Amino acid sequence: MSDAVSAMDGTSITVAGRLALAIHEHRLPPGTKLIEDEVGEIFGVSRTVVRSALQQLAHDRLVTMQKNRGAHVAQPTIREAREVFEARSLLEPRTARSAAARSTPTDIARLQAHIDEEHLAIHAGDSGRALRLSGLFHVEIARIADQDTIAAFIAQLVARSSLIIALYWQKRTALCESHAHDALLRALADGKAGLAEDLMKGHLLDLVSSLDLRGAAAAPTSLKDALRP
Amino acid sequence: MSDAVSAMDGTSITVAGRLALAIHEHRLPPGTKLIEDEVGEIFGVSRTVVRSALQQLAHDRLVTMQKNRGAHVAQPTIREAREVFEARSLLEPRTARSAAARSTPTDIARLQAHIDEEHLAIHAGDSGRALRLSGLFHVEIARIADQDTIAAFIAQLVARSSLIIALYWQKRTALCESHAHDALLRALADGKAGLAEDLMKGHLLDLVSSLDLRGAAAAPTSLKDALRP
DNA sequence: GTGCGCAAGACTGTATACAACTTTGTGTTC
DNA sequence: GAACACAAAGTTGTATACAGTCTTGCGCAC
Repeated sequence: MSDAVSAMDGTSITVAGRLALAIHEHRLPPGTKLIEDEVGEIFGVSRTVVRSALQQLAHDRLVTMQKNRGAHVAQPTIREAREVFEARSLLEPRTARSAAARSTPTDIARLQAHIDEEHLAIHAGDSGRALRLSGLFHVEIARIADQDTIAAFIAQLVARSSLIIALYWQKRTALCESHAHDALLRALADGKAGLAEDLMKGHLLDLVSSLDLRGAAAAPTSLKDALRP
Repeated sequence: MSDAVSAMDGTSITVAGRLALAIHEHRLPPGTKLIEDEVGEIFGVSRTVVRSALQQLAHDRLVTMQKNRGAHVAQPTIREAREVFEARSLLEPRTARSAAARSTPTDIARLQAHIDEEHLAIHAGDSGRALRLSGLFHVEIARIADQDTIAAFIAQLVARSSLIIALYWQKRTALCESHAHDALLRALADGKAGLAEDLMKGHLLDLVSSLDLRGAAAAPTSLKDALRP
């Protein structure tokens, strides 16, 4: 346990981290207005710090800021959703391949522990935590590939994916996709680079196809489009 | 001409843009200390705005900020340099492929105009501007591919590449690589997706091999490593 | 009753003020 | 003369204050 975020002083990184965590775990739904005074009071810091945190999140596209109109938890459009997964499909499969070629027993053990935690969270019914761990798994793979720059991109894309899932997930595919993670771990452990790449590619395709990205959807249509028919 | 950045009021986006431009054009060398009061006075804004701008740039890795020790123009390490070009090699070739498949005559005309400007800047001896335009070319291709998310990543990577070039470029390859851009444009215009992908891959490889990324280099070694032998 | 205009409230954008930290220069002691 | 301690200058971290903008609710005219 113990997120790197939890035990620090009131700096903006921490506030940003706490907010990001809440967004990632679907405790702050897309569209929620984030009032600076309010957030500041919750965390016991001034608006200065909150503002800095919100700007960081806006830079990661987890929050949108409009001049004089405040900050809201982002509502990725369908187009943006497609773009996010397009970017992931360019970055992650080949990164998984590199990871398979470089992974050490220590890496594999840590990944295994990570997967165990995922299962635990799922069985405990903590779907928010499960979702977040499931995303972190992808970042971990980039770390194993020893590519911090790519890992940072993937971390951002994973966070945005969490918002996309909140908006466009269709429940029918309730079976959590942790099987895919198990298979990936095995491919990494065995050093099967090509297989790891293919598995990751397939995993991402599965993810996209579990979303409803046909235009008619219900969620982010900002009031103007929502009230037509 | 007329950068989108130039004519605006004193918001932090503008300050960040102006600073980024200066970094991109090698007018602010890596390692330069950016004192908040000083920058604020130059742009006629308060430290609040400057701070916000610096944080944005830090998020893009153009600037490093250490607690209580201020902001400096970043000095990418050799490792980071490799990572940046690794990320580019994952994103750009396949994005060039998409662009070739989608490009319209309007796109091609705009790209051609862009390249003409590049040549102009080179012949005018304005190497800073030439460098920046040359980077923007890569972003434009992602825009033609209609992938704003990927374009944003590439924009960041291109900006960081500018710092990397400032640190590790070996002058001997003085011939500016605008031939590569010409060839790419032709591939896009002809809709030759596979060729565009290959050309981009080769172009990036050429770029990397024009750098001196052997560990012994002179530049970013922060004093501690610099004073060993 | 409907529509317009205006005023109050709420929130954001920016500047300024103060506290805390880091660095640098000076003086004292051994 | 060298090393340490301390003081002063400079810079950042955070809070607060004020100005500007958007929203909303009320009242007045038609």
